Amino acid sequence: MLQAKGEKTRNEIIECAKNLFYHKGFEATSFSDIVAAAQVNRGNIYHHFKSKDDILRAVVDQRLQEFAALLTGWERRLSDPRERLIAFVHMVVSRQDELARYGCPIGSLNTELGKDRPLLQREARRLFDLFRDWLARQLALSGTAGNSQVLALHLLGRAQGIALIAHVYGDRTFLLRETAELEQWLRRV
Amino acid sequence: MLQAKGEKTRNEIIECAKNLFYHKGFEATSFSDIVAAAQVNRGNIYHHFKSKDDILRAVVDQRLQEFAALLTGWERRLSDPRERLIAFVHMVVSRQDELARYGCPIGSLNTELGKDRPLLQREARRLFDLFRDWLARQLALSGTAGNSQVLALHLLGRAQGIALIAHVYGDRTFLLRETAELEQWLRRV
DNA sequence: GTCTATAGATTGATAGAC
DNA sequence: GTCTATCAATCTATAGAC
Repeated sequence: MLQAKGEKTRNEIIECAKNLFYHKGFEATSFSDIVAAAQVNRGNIYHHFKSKDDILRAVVDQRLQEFAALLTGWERRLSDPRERLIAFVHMVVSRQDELARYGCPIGSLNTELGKDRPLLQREARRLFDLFRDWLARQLALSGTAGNSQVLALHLLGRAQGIALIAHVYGDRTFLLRETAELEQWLRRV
Repeated sequence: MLQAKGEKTRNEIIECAKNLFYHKGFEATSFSDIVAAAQVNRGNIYHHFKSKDDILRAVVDQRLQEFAALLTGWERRLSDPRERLIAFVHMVVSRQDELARYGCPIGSLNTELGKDRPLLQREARRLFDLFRDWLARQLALSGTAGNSQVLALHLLGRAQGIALIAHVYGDRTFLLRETAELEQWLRRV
């Protein structure tokens, strides 16, 4: 509970920025948006972060922690690595509403930053690395035939394609059909 | 050749804006960027377009024309609808460099606009409609087993997932491997 | 650590002479 | 249709009192 008050403000900023970056995009989100949502004073934000880029780095770290906790939870609850892989696909289903509305928070962020913010994208890419490495590990444990790194990237790409189309067309039916197919593929592979 | 001079300036603006929106994103591109690239005077741009949104609509129309011409060319050169579908996959291969650098121009644009510019995204989505409907038609002509609209969306999603991962990791090897796999799938389906 | 006030640059957009 | 000049608003970021 060290720096309890300061941490609280800082976490408020991170949480609000995380949602704004996701719902509006990084460029489209202004400091005014963030301070309004987090209800902190305008200049005060620079006590906690030295720039907008710095806020994004904190948001990425926050998401990394959240997703790492999610993966750890699946490993603890599910002993069969193949069931863990299917849990990954079920995550897409359980988040269908936000995916159809705003796209994938990881994919859309990397798509935006990948265009002309290479240093920030390097940070955001760690979110993909997290899933890629975890999926590859579960695939290896499942005793799948092919190269597990290759299969992991294939799986990530399939999930991203599903989220993107579901977002473009606001189509949850498509998402449900494609994830069901992907689950069948995972049981066969 | 009516309005030859004015058309030239207008087309210059559209062409430069098209590349900037693709390479930097719509929000990240400013009027200064566009007038600098197109070498037109600052205020002059408003003689041709009434707003930045208006420029984007013109860019989308331009891309629609380009892609429609591409599809028509494939139909003319290839009589077998299955070969036309494979030409679609080969387009991804032939554009691997720009896809790895900037992502898919259609997918990344829709991803950005889909977040909080619903009216503009409706315009940009027509680019997806163009490919979806054309792919569905070719799939129907190929006598594929399943619903051709469903298969067309599946194919679009696969292509988008491939482009996205290739962009995030700047990985052309991944793109080549996945498109080869997609081509095999098209020959079987 | 919180707040007010504001700097300095850039944004999208306009007016009006030529 | 082209050009200069500039608007008002907004942007990220800073200074300094409390």
